[in-house]
Amino acid sequence: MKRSKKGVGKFRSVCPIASTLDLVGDKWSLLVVRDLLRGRSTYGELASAPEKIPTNILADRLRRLEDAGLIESSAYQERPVRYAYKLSAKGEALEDVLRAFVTWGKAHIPGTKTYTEVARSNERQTAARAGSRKPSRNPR
Amino acid sequence: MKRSKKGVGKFRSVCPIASTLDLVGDKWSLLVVRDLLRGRSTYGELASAPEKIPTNILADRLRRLEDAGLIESSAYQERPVRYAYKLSAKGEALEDVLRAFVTWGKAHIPGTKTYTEVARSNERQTAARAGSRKPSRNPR
DNA sequence: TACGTCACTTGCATTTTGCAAGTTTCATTG
DNA sequence: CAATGAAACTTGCAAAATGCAAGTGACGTA
Repeated sequence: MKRSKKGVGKFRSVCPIASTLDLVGDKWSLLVVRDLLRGRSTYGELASAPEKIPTNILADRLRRLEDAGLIESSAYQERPVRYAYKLSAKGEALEDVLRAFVTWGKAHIPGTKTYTEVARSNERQTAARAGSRKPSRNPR
Repeated sequence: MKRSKKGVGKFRSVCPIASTLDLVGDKWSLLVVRDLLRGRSTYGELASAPEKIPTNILADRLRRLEDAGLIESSAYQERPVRYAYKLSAKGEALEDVLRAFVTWGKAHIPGTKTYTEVARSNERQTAARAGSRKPSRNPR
């Protein structure tokens, strides 16, 4: 599996902001990181996010993020081989950046809701419709 | 001056991260914001950043950021009319996001230096070469 | 043997970037 | 007053990135 070495040392400037953007400054990378932070790990799980990332882009981003050392992949089963992706320490550290995005987005873009809020409101909806039968174990 | 109304309400999802990325999730927007935070304000000043943003992209980003309400432009002189750009409160609030980028970049991308660090080292260089004459008032 | 699934890959069409050169509006210089 | 220069963009076009749909390979299951 040829994982190209290209991209080493091609930052636009020494500015940490510009350089970080060179790694994850596109429309999709940080969303992949977001989902990995939320515990998603397989290709299918990542592909099923509400934003509907095109599968070829997802494959490309996983490759780039791995090349950049932000994520690691490992086979979670043989026969057939299936890979699981997880953040490296470096990648996990992006949580602070994501948190800043959440704060700004919630404060300045009306209608945005965090993952947790959406989950909570779905719960209420479901509870209302179902008349709150079944304590609903193992919610996902 | 036709400032298109397109783009209103076309966010990929209700996620604040995804939505924020829809506004500023590209390679250049946040660098423009960075420079405005640093007090740059004219087209020329913005264009002369070390990353060398193409001028058509700069014009486009200024338009988009203004449409999104992140910056405001005003003529700073007539004859000839010249515009100055500044961040709105909404735009200034992105400082927290930028700070998170700086922290992450400095910690994980070797060789990156903040604006202030670069200035300091230039100062030392200059001081060394000049034998430290002139106390250098008004540092920027 | 015939599906179905997961994890990708491939082939384009469309959109976005990027580079270089051109334009407009003045102010200044000779 | 003609020539030059600068600031702030615009335009044209090539190159790269993105997006969509369909295809592929390796299984497991019916």
